[in-house]
Amino acid sequence: MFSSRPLPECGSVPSDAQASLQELKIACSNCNLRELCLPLGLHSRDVQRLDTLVANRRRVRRGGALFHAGDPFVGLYAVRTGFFKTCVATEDGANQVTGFQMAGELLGLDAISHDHHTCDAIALEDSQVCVIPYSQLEELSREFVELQHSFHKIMSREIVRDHGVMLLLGSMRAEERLATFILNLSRRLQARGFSPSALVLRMTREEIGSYLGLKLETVSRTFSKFHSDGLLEVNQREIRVLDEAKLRKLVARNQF
Amino acid sequence: MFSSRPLPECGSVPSDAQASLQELKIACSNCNLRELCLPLGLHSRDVQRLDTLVANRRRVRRGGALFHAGDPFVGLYAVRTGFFKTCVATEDGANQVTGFQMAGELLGLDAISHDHHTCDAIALEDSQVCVIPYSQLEELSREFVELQHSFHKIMSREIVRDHGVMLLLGSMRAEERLATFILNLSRRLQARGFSPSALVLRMTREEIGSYLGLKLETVSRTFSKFHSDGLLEVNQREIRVLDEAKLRKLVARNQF
DNA sequence: CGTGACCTTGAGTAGCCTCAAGAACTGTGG
DNA sequence: CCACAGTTCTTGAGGCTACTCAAGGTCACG
Repeated sequence: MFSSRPLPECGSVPSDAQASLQELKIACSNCNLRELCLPLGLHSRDVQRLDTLVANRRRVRRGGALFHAGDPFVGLYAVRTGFFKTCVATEDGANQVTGFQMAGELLGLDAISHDHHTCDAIALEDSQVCVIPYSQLEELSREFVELQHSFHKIMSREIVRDHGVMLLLGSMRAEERLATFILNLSRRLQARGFSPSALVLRMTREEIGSYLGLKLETVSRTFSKFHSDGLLEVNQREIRVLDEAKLRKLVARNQF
Repeated sequence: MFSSRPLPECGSVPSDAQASLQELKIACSNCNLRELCLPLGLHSRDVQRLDTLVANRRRVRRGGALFHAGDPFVGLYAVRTGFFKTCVATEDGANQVTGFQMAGELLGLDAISHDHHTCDAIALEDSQVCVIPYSQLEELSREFVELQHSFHKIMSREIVRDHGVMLLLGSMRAEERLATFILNLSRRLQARGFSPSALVLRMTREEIGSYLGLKLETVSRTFSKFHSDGLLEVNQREIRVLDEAKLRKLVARNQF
C-alpha cells in the first residue's frame, strides 16, 4: 500500500543539503528556506543583510512548547525544521487550534500586539526554529525598505489566511472542510519540495478536528468516506491523494 | 420601551465636537479618534507628524463599497464616521462576513499581502473614512519609530482578533456566539463614548449570522431566547443589555 | 397605501455530536 | 523479541443543535 521506506519528515530540509547544514553558519543567506521564509521576495544580494538578525536557533522536542500564552514577547520564530501547532484557549478549557506551521513559516506574530504571547505554540515533532529578536527586526526594517515591506506582507498574509479559515469554519460542511485542509497541506508541502500526493500527517485527528471545528470522530468518519469514495488512500496518518480533481470539486461546491 | 429620540449612530463622533468637525483641517492631531485609531499609543506631540500622511477623506454611502476584492491596493482606510462590514467570498457564491468596523478601526490590511484587496468592504450606514496612502505610511514609519511600532501592533491585534473569531466559530454554540458578539459590540461602543447597554445594530440578522457562522433564523431565535430569559431587550435592531453578568457567564461556560 | 426588505416563529429534518466499544499503533521494559 | 500500557483511531447507535422550508408580521420608504 505504502512503501516501507519512511516518507521524509514534513518540515525537514530536502535531501541535497541535509547532511552538511548543521555545520554551516547560521545565516539566512545560506538557508535553503530563503524562498519561503522572512527573506521572501528579497533580492539575493540583500538576504545577507538578515544574517546579523537571525543569530540563534532553538530546539523544541516533540510535545514541547516553543512558547505559551502569557509568555513575554521577545522575538518571532521561523520554523527551520519540524512542525508546530498554535492554539488559543479560554479560561474554562475550550481550546482551538488556530494553525499548523511548517518550515519557513513564522510564529509569534500575535504577540506584538500586547507584548506577550496570546497562544501556545507546540511542536508536533522534534523541531528547530530560528529566533528573530523583534527589536532588531524593527530596527533593521527601518533602514532596509525591502525587509520592511516583506515583513508587512507576511503579517498581511497571516490575516488573509485567517479570513480563509473563518470562511471555512463559518460556511463549510465537514467534507468541504477536510478537503480544503488536505489540499492546503498538499500545496504547502509541494512548495517545500515534497510530494503533493503522499502526505504524512503530523497531527492527531483531534488536532485536525479542533482546527476545522469538528470532533475527532467526524474527522475520522470523513477520512473513511473519502477513502471509500476513492478520493484518498488513508492509513492512519499516511494519506495519499488519489483524486485531486474531485477533492477540489468538493471545495468549490455550489451551495446555492 | 425605547425612547423615541433616535440613538446616536454607532460610528458617529460623540456630540461635543460634531458640528464643527467638518470645518477643521483634516488632521489626526485635531481628531477626537486619536486615542483609538492609528495614533493609538503615540505621544500627543508626535501625533501631528501623521497629519501629512492622512490628507484625504472619502465618503461612502450606505450600501456602497469602499473597495471590492480584486481592487488594486493603494492605501489603508481609517473609519472616521459610520460602520462597515468586510466579507470574503468563494467563486461559487459562499460568503462570510469577516468583521464589522466602526470609528477608529482600520480597513484594508489584508491587501498588503498581494497588492490587491482580498475582501469587500461595504458601508452599513453613510460613512466617512480617512485615506492612508500605504507607501507614505511605510516611508513615515521608517523615520518615526513609534509609528512603526504602532502600526505593527495594529496588524498584530487584527491577527489576535481573528484567532478569537476562529475560537468562536470552531468551538462555541449559538448562544455563546451571540453573547460574545453582543459583549464585543458593547465594549467597543463604550470605548467610543456610547452607552454599553443600549445598542443599535447596524447590520441585518443575516449579516450577524454570516459573521457568527449561523443562519439568520438561528440568530433571530437566539435573540428571542435572550429576550425571554431576561438577558436582553430586543426590538428589531435596538438592543438593550439587561443582564451583562449572565451574558458573560454564557461566554465563559464550562464545556468540560 | 402599497411594495420590498427584514424579522419572527413553527414544523420537520439533516448533520454533526455524544457515548461507547474495540482495534491499531507506539513506546517501554523485561 | 515479546508483553503491556497508554494513546490514537475507527465504527456504530442514538440524540440534539442548528438548518431548511414556509408563512406571516413589522418596518421604511416612495
